[in-house]
This record gives sequence, C-alpha cells and structure tokens, in this order.
Amino acid sequence: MVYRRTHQVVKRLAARRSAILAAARDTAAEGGMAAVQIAPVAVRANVAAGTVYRYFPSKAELISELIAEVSRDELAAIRRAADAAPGPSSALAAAVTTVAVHVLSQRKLAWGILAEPVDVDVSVSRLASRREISGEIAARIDAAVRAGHLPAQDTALAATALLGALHESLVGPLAPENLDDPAKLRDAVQTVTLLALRAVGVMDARARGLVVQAVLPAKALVGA
Amino acid sequence: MVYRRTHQVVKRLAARRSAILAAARDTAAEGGMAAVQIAPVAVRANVAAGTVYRYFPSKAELISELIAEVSRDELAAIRRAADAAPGPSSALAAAVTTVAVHVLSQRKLAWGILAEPVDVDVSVSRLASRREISGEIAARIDAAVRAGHLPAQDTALAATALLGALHESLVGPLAPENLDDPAKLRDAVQTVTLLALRAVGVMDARARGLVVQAVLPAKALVGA
DNA sequence: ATCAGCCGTGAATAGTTGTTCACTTCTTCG
DNA sequence: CGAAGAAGTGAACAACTATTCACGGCTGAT
Repeated sequence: MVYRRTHQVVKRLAARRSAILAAARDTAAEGGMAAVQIAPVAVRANVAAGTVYRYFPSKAELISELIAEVSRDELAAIRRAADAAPGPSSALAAAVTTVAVHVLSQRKLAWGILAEPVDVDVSVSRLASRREISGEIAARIDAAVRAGHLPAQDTALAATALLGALHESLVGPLAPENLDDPAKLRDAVQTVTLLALRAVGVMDARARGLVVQAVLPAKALVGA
Repeated sequence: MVYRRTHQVVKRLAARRSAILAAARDTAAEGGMAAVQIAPVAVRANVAAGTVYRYFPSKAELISELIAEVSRDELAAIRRAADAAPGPSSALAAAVTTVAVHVLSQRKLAWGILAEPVDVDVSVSRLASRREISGEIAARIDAAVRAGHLPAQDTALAATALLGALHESLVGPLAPENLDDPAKLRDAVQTVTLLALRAVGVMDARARGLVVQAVLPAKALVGA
C-alpha cells in the first residue's frame, strides 16, 4: 500500500463530518426538520451531495446523530444546573427550568428534534433522546421523594408528563406568541416550572419560592 | 336538463362520503396516519382511488376532516363528562379523566391525530383541534379559579400544559407498555389526573379525592 | 325508451428526494 | 515523478404515492 491515512487527513475527515452535522443542525434550527434535505445541507457544508454519503450511510442516520448530539448537550445542561442546586427540590426546579429555557431559546430546533414530522424513520433516536432526558428528570424527582420533600409516586410517568407539559406549552403549536420578549419569556418559564413542581406534589407556596430561585441562574444560560 | 340530483342520490353520496371518512378513521386507528394512503382507504371504502377525489379535493383535506371529526367527538365527550359533575373542581377532574380515557382507548388514532408525522400538511386542522380541546379545559380551569378553588393563573397556558402532559405520558413513545390491562390502565389514568390537578393548584389530599370520584364514571366510557 | 349529464373507474402521470456510481481529483509514499 | 488508492463529485436513477383524466356505465326527466 502506497497510501495510508495520515494524521492530518484523519483530522480533516473528522472536521468535514462535523461540518455536515453542523450544517444539518443550523438548517434545522432555521427551517425545521423539513428543511434538512441532503442537497441543501451539502451546499451549506460546502460539499457535494454524494459526499454526505461518505460520512453517513443514510439521511436517517444523519438526523439520528443530529438528535443524539442535541440531546447530549441538553442532558449535560440539565445535569450541570441540577448538580449546582443546594438540595433535591432545588435541583428538580433547576432541571425543569433548564429544559424550559433551552427549548425556548431554540424553539424550531427543539420542535424538530422532538416532534416535527420527518420523512425518514427517526423514531428510535427520538425515543432514546426522550428516554435520556426523562430518566434524568425521573432521577431528580426520585431524589426529592427520598428526601421526603414529595409524596411517593411513579417517577417515570411523572417525568414523562412534566416533559410533555413543558414541550407542549412552550414549543407546541399553542405556545404563546411573543416569547421573544425577555420578560414574557421569563414569565412563561416561571409559569410552567411552577406547574411542574406543583404537579409532582410541591406545595404551592414552597413551589413559588423554588421557582424564583431556579430562574435566576437559568436566565444566564439563555445565551449559551 | 334531463338529470337532476334526487334525494335518494344525495343520500347515497353522503353515505359514500361518510364511508370514505370512516375507512380513513379505521385505517388510522389500526396502522396510524402513515397507513392512511389513498389507495388502501379507497379499497376499504369499496371505491376506486379516483372516487376519493370526487369527495375530497386532496389527501390533506381528507385527513383534516378526519382530525376535525375525531376532535368533535372528543370535545363532546369532555363537555358531557364535565357538565355532569357537581362542581367546578369535579368538572375539571372529569374533563381531564375523559381526555385520558379517550386517548388510551384509541391510542394509535390519538397519536395519529395529535402528533404522528404525515406527508401532507395538516398543521392547521391539528392546530384547530388542539385549540378547541385546550380552550375547553382552560374554561374549566377558569371556572374553578373563579369559584375560589384554585389560585389565579394563566389558564390557557395551564390547559395546554395539562394536555401535553396527558398526551406525552399516555400515548407518547415513553408511555407505559401494558396499558391493555384494565387495572394498569386505571392506575395510569388516576396518576396523570392527579398530576394534572395538582399542577393547577389543587391540594394533594383534595386532588386524590377528586380523582377517585372522576374515575368511576369515566371507566364506563371506555367502551364508547 | 332514450338521451343528457353526472358518477365511478383505475391505469397512467408527475413531482419530489434520497441514493447510487462511474469518473475526477487529491494524497501518500517508493 | 508516478503509481495506488482513497476521497469528492454531481448528474442520473429509483421508488414511492398523490393526483389526474379519458372513458364507460348509471340515473333521472321526457
């Protein structure tokens, strides 16, 4: 063999792969999943359509990786926020607020990742994505239950319900319109966080306190 | 003119139209929205593919009417259940339970109506459907707030969040598996109803009582 | 009975995109 | 430099279905 992959080439290949994924992500953030078609993504990544297939076996695989990537980022953010909280209830509040802020700051992308119709089958990766996030929330609920802050309950079902509430009310088709206004955005985040905390059994008065504390650090994340 | 539509013909045309819609509904209930293709629906309705287009200008229109029809039924059931309740809080509990029971008893259809990817654009009719149901729930929350049973809140946002929670936890991809078992089904309905009531501010103890009362009549609706 | 006009038909059409592949260009190493 | 092989290209292909439409049969008034 007179040709071997040199380190430089390996790096270039990895960079190109990332560029294609990034192009897909940007496209989805702008125009939703429907806009993520091979040809436009290829153009955006400065490659030919055929090149995309050197890196991803199919469009389904490309989108699956996109979903996985976004999901990873989301999960990391949730963990970071929750781990920084002083107690289990605060951690849960922080986790919920983080999800709310995240989906609001990238609404089209979130909608695409979560629910937008896609012409290829991405159900397994969407399922995995939901499972990860839901599992994390469930763990936080469980911690609060074990600490005696919440009544015993089916934490997995509760976590799923909370995420459904957040997504539907913030990025679903009935989501309020003017969420670009920072004040309205904060109100919406507070409102849904309050709903979520009460849903799992936090007393109204205590929930209101937790919400206020959770929203302060989360606001800083909006830019991230 | 030597031909005019006689009453008999008008009736036959209406019947055929209904048959096509019913075929579409059955198909969706069995195989989801993806299975609702013109050719299979036509076969099921005992007509040719072209005939479908004598009754519906496009597939999008057919599915839109399907969504509207299911939505109408759902709304009627919610109103019936809520109006039969003794007070505003019971009415809200009944409404929530009704939604839960309905989506569970026709999970594939519900998923198709609500969120399943469709190749044609049905966003407007889905939006209308959600608006109707959400509006009804919002009205019930509002009634409970005005009766002093709940704290003041953004009822529209709360209603949307509740529906999101119900749908995601009961028909979403993370919904529990063995909901065919009646006991498990009842547990799931009770759990999510409890979550929903607490979310809007019903005290835990009181919410548990409302749930029990609401689930009794709702169980009878499962067959409907 | 008969004919005008509507209803029903289903094979053919058309438009959309993911995917392929023969060919070109680039990279590595003797 | 030149050969070997990998990466990149993009036009052509394939598959899937909604939609069309020219034709045959049915319905209803005369």
